Formats: sequence, C-alpha cells, structure tokens
Amino acid sequence: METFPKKPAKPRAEKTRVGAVTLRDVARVANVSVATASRALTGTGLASAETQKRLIQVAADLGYRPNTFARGLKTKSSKLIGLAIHNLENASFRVLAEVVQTRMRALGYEVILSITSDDPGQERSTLATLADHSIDGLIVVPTGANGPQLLGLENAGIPVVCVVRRDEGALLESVLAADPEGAYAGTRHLLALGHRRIGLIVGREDTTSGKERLAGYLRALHEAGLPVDRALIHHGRYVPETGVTAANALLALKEPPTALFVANHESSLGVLRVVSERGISVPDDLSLLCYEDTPWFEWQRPALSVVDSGASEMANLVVDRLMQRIGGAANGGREYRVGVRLIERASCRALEGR
Amino acid sequence: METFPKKPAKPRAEKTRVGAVTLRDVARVANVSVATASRALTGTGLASAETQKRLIQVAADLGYRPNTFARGLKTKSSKLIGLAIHNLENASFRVLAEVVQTRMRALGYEVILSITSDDPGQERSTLATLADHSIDGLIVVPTGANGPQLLGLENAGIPVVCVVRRDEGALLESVLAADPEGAYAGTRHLLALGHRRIGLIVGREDTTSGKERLAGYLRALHEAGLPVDRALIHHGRYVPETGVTAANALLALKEPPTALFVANHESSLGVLRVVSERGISVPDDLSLLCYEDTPWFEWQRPALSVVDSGASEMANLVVDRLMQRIGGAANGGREYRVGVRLIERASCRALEGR
DNA sequence: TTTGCGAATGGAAACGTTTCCAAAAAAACC
DNA sequence: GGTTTTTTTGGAAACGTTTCCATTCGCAAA
Repeated sequence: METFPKKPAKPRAEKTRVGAVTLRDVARVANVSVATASRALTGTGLASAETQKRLIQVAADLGYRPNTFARGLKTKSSKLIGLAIHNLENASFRVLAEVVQTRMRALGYEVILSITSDDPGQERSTLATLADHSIDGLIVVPTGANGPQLLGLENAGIPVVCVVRRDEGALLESVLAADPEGAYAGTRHLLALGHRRIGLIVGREDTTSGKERLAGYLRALHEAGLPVDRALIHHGRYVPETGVTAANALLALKEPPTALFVANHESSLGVLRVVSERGISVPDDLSLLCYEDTPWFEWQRPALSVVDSGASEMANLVVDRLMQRIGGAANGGREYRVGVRLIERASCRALEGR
Repeated sequence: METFPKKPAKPRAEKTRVGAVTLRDVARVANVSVATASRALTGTGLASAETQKRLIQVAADLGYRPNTFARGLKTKSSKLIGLAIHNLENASFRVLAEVVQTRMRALGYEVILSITSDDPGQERSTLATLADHSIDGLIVVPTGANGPQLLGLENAGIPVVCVVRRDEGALLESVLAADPEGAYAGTRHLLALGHRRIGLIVGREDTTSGKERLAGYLRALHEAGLPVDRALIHHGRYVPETGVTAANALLALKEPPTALFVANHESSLGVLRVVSERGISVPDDLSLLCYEDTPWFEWQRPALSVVDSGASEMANLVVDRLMQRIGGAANGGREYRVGVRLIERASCRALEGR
C-alpha cells in the first residue's frame, strides 16, 4: 500500500500539566470570583488589602503559577526579550550575553538567544521568529542589512536597542564602545612610553570600528606632531590570521616598529604566535598593546596590556536602556558611548634611547 | 513572590501590533470559516488540497503570522526550549550554546538561555521560570542539587536531557564526554612517547569528571605496569589558579615529572604561566598535554596537544536526544557517551633516554 | 430616613487559536 | 437511483487570563 502521508503521527507525549493549578482553582478555594482573584494576585490594587493577602496565601499553598500563554494573550507581553548577536566566541559578545541574561532574569524577563553569524539572512529570519514570539524587547548587534525590519519591530511596538554596532541610518538607540577614544588613549600610552614607530593592526576600513580606531590612532600621532607612515598600518578581518600576516609584514620592515597596537581583538592570537616564532621578546624587543580584554590576556606571560572597551559596561547600559524603552520611553535614536579603560600589565615598556 | 508582578504603573507603551493580521482576517478574505483556515494552514491534512493552497497564498499575501500565545494556549506547546548552563566562558559550554541554538532554530524552536553559575539556587529559580514559559524541552548541565525539580519537569510533560554532567540518581537521559577513555588515551599517548613520570592536574575528586579522568590515568599507568606516585597527582577547582599551584608543586619535586597532563581545562592558563615564568621550554624540557580543545590552544607557541572531549559532538547528540524525547520517546534514563579525540600538536615530545 | 458615593466584588466578554461535533457535499458502492 | 461511506466544511466550545461593566455593600452626608 501507500505510505501514511499527512500526519507526523507522533505518539504525542502526555503534556497535561499534572498539577496545573488554574486561577479558577485559586478563586474557588478562596471563595471569590476569578476576577477578584486576578486583581488580587496581579496587585493592581483593586482588591481589598485583606482579600489580597488571603489570595496570595492560597495561591502559594496551591502552588499556583500563572499561565504565560493566557496572560500574554490578554496583555500582549511575553516577559521575553531577544538577544541577537554574531557569535559567542568573541569576548565582548560573550560578556554581553552573560550580563544581559543575568540582569534580565533579575528583572523578570527571560532571554531568547539568537546567533546571527553576522549574516543578514539569518538575522532576517530570526527577527521574524522573535516577533512571532512577541518578545517585549530586542537587543541586537545589527548586521547592518536589515534596518527596515528593525524599524518594523519598533513600529509593531517592540523596543529595539542596538549594541556594539549602530544600525544604518542611526534611527535606533544604540550603545557603543568609545572606539575613537580607545584607540587614541592606547596610542597616547605608547607614545608616552617613548615609542615613535607604532604598528597598528585594525579592522577593515569599511567597518565602523575599523574606521574609528584608525581615527583615534591618527589623532594621537597628529597631536604628537608625528608623521604617519602608512606602512605601519594594517587592516584586516577579525580573525587570528590577520594578526599573522600583519605582524609578519610589520616586523619585516627595514625600520620595524618598536610597538604594536593590536586594535583588532581576534588578531591578537596571530600576533602572539608570530612574535613567539620569531623569538622576539616582549616587551624587551617589542611592546604589545591589545584591544578588548579577555581572561587569558591576564594569564599570558608577559601579561598583556590592553585597551578594554568595557563590554560589561556596555551590556549593563544596554539593559538599562531597553528597560527604559519597555517602560514607555520613546525611541530617541540616541547614541550612548561607554568609556574605555587602559589596563596596564606587562607587555609595554618605556623606550630608553628616546 | 516573583510570580505576581506588583505595581508596574508604567506608561504602557503602545503595544497594538499595527498590522496584526488574525486568522479571522485570512478566513474572511479567503471566504472560508476560521476552522478550515486553521486546518489548512496548520497542514493537518484535513482540508482539501485546493483550499489549502489558496489559504496559504492568502495568508502570505496578508502577511499573516499566527499568534504564539493563542496557539500555545490550545496546544500547550511554545516552540521554546530551555538551555541551562553554568557559564559561557568555558569553551565546552560556549560551543554547546552555539550549536544548540543554531540547530534548534533550524528545527523551528527558539532557545531560552539561562546561566546558572553552577549555583543550585539560581538553577532552582530558573527551572521554575522556564516551566512557567511552558518550554517544550530542557537541556541542562545540572548543578546536582535539584534532581527532584528536574524530575518534576519530566512529570509535567517537559522532556529533560542532561549534558556534560549526569543528574544525581541518573534517572534522566544524559549525554556525557567519555572522560575515562579520554584520560586513558591521553596518558597512553604520553607513555608511548616514553614518559614515565607524568604529572596529573585534574578536577576535584568529588566531581564525576575528576573521578573519571583520574581513573583513566590510573588505568593506563596500571596497564603499563608502572607504580602510581601520589605526589604526581593534583586535584583542584576548575580555575586557572589551580594550575599555578599544582604546576609549581609538581615542578618543585626533587624528581619532577617529564610530562604534565592538564586534565582540567581551566587550569591550563595557570600552568602555562608557571612554565613560562620558570623559563621551562615546552616541549624540550617538559611535555604538556591539555584537555578540551579551545581555539587559542592551536595558536599558542608551541601549539598545545590536547585531548578533546568533543563538545560540539555532545551538543549535536543532546539536540538529537531532546528532539526524540519531544517527539514522544520515553525517558530511558540512558547515558550516552561521545568519543574523545587526541589532537597531536607540538607540545609533547618523545623522550630519548628511555 | 433617604441619598449619594467610593470601594470591593462578580458576571461575562474578550484575546486568537485549535479542535470537537455535526452538517453538508462529494464520492463510492450495490 | 438510493444508500452508505468518505471527504470537506462551519459553528461553537474550549484554553486561562485580564478587564469592562454593572452590581452590591458599607458608610458618610443631607
């Protein structure tokens, strides 16, 4: 005969919440109507203090837990927020995820995690699904290709706050790192130590962070009255390999830099490898300054000095902003920048012969 | 009592989904009843092929998206699964999160991320909240103190699968690393290279992984007919500091080991630091074998050899298992072990004078 | 005593689905 | 052609909340 075409024909696991205590049950036991039970428990203040107390007691006794579906159906609020980020490998994103989830839980929200791989297609589909789940808000590191859809969420009443990257058009609120200042501060630090030839390894020039960090570097050089040597500047993707090629090129220069500013976090690994392979001693032969702190930077020998872009600070701020928005604040399209911090460890030394 | 929202008193952001196309609208436009519209769109096969096609078209035209709340209210299924893990810093957990989220999304589920910090209290409260959200399933790295609650979820019809750690009592399905075999294979590898004094740094003996890895190490030694020197074995918490104290102790031995098996991932950083501080050359003076691969192991100089416990394999398997369970499979309480893999890089060398 | 008024309550109507049940239509059988 | 069976449909009842509206109650004011 034929196959069974239509139904998935699954055994359908028993899904009847055994104890499922409903609001009705609570009301019945407490001898009030469902309406007052609801009022008492949601604490809208429309129930007498006495019945409220009693109902809370009864609810606790019975182990009543409100049904999220039913509640959401009426209130349109899910107590769920979406977090759409590129990956979890990058330390900033990881911290973002941890902080957002922890704080949101404390605020009574759960977090739906969504990894976009920086791929607009994935972002698009995930945004749709998140909307279907009626999230109460969204924190997103935008890929930059789905601006209209993000705006669409806003129009549908779902507050959106961008983080780490800005949305194109900058119509949404966003919380960003102070990259220009970070790169500026880092470069200044190296200059103050007496370095004059400072190699820079940084993200592609068509990314905001790549552009901004370069700008900070240039400004510091400019202020110090130093010429910029384009040979000292290397752009590349956010991967370790970039560090390898860039470091190799820089160290092969006939007049090599005395310090490297690795302003592209992912490249640090590659740079470290090259340095070690070439038998270069840090910081004696070469000073190294990295970007965006990560636990192993501190454990490395020598411990790596770093310009930290304050991932956890960003995370906290973005949570604050989102909560404001959920609370009713209008979208001001404002841009928030969190301060950077220079963490001196042991990978940069003062130049003597200056 | 967290379940009862007190007075929000917020300005209540406009939450009326502007376009909110309901099933009714679709039905009206297509000139059928809501019932058939539902049947056609959910594809239960109870609608004629022709109307089904038509309705799908109409729904698409109107941009209809089913309301999750209403649907969940009836079906009791949320298309949400919970993922409760200790943190995102440990490479295994990170990979777990990435893989689970990616695969689950492809299967039509979203993932609620929940970080427990290995704290039973947090686990307890998060499990309750996840249940409130009617998750369709749960993947959990159990802290080990909330067994009854996990069982409670199962009884409430929510399939639970443990990963990385077993639940106490082992009543739930779990997907684990083949730790005994991993430690055994690693030790064998070092033995084969001619090492006879092999230091072991491993998790506390009251954790399953600590116990099992120690067992693997002992078995390999035993098979090789070697005596075990308790001075070569160090237990400790899963933190870098453990590596520091253990490595220092081991290297200070009057007859120090020629190889270190760092079977406690987090300790690797500490060991590396000590080794570097003492000016010990790896692998010339000391062979190093780590546990659980992580990207920077490969980029380190020398690249670190490692026993990988197959985090992504575990993640994939645990997803498979959960889907089976959601599909109706009964909880067999089975224990699945995924194979380990020895990745030889450059941190172990053969001993000559053997 | 009546009137008025706020506070507390209950009844019932939503919210947008899925699904039971019966009816209608179509197809199959004899 | 009539009768049964099968397929396709529509009406309406859920699902568990919140909330509008009307009612009741107690109590102060007239």
